[in-house]
Amino acid sequence: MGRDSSHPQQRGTHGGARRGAGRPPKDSESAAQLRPSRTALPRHTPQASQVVPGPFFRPRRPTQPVPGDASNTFWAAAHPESTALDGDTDGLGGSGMTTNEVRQLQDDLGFVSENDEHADIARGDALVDESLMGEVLEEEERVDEEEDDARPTLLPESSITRYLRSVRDRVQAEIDIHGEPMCYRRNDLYERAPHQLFALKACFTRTQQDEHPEDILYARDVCIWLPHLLFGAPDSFKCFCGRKLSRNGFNDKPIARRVRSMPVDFYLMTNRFVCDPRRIGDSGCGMNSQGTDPLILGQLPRFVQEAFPAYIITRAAISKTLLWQMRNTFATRFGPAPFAELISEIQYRHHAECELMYVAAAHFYGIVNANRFSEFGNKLQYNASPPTVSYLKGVFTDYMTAHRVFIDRYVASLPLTIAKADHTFDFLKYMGGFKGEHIFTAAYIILNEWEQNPWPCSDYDQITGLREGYMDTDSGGVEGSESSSDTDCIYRLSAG
DNA sequence: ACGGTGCCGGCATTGGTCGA
DNA sequence: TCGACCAATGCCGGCACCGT
Repeated sequence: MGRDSSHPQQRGTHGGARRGAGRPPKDSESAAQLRPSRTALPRHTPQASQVVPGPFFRPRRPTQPVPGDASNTFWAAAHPESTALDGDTDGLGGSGMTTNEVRQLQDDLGFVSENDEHADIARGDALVDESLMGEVLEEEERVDEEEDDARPTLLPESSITRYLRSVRDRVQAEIDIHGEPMCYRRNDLYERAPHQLFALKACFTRTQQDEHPEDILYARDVCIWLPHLLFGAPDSFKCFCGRKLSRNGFNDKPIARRVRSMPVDFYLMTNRFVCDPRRIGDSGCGMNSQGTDPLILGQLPRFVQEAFPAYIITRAAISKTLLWQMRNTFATRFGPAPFAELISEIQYRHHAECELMYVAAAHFYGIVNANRFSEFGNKLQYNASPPTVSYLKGVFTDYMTAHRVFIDRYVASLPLTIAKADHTFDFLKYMGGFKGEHIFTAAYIILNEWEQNPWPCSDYDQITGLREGYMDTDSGGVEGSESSSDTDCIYRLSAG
């Protein structure tokens, strides 16, 4: 992967290259134990023989009934005891659920929708209170350290910063004149960067003096997310404290937030809100928030929320489409590492094509002494930065944590007639690990006859439990077969 | 050889505050 | 009401070393 060659890091002065950085040598471990270390703490404390279920798809409340034909679902198959609950077993509408169960389910769903203030936020669906991104980099307090290092010289302003400022100024001017950005009038959320083709023409045929003529080549799409100007926005957004929020201008540093995407990243520009404590008569609590905050997004209509183009995690943002691809690929052998490679390859490929077009255009327009096209990682110009493996793992883990309750419910409601316990060899080898925790701890996956959602099991005991669960039902018996292939065993729940 | 882990500087991002 | 400044926070990524 290419490094930013425009700002070469001096060897021995940065990060792990510094003296004392990195994992301590083995023979110095005894000395390292003198100070508290994360490695000294147990990551988790399961007994060695204890079965640790997969963290993501485990039902939160094993006693909670699920919708659908309760005798014919994954959840019922895995929890046969639940089918023998006391009370009215006639079921409602043939669902197999008792009246009490239906009432409890309705109460639970109602509680979620009424009490979870963020339950309706489309792109997050739930907040991750404690991001794993933060946990993984959480550092213990360290002793005072000398601060003799000279401050590095400040970088000159980058192309994208100048471009974003021009976009912000233009948007502000458009709002002053028209009441909304012109991109909204064009039925678009984005201030689109010029296509490379037209950017090259503008770059090589310019007639007026421009201090930074190449900036246009390195522009990126900017999503203009101004909640108060979107459809269905309330007259005033409400703060957590219940008082109204005042608009508090645009961000300046940075002007817009970078969102990882393919083949190039884009930027998300929004404005800020404040619960103004200086407001006369109705002074607020002073809380600041971005226009992309769940607090703000949650007060927009659902269809507007759905239009939000990114998933924002603490100090990280990734485009919706990229995360969808992660969900699709991470569920199989295609883990975070190859996915990071994929993104990197595509971004490099895109950069190479841009460079090729640049050189060819310079030749076409007869520019002999054209500047070199920016290198891939040049922070002042092209400024590409493919997400790393750990970044993708962190984002994905946070996303799954936020959505676990919804995935649990979906999986629990799936019908099941044939259960296939799928054990893929080398499975764990391809699963992403994160600080020693595998994203999927499952070695086995249970699928229904339509290969629908995997139901991870941490060991063979759960497969056996499923089999016994079938045995216990009055559905007519179980046919079992086992093989040494990838699909270890298939159980058919006969129709009776 | 490959992947996991820990260290730590740079800087992206946040949010408090104040002035126009 | 809005824009802008600025300090604080802590995430991101490169590197060295260890384990398998």
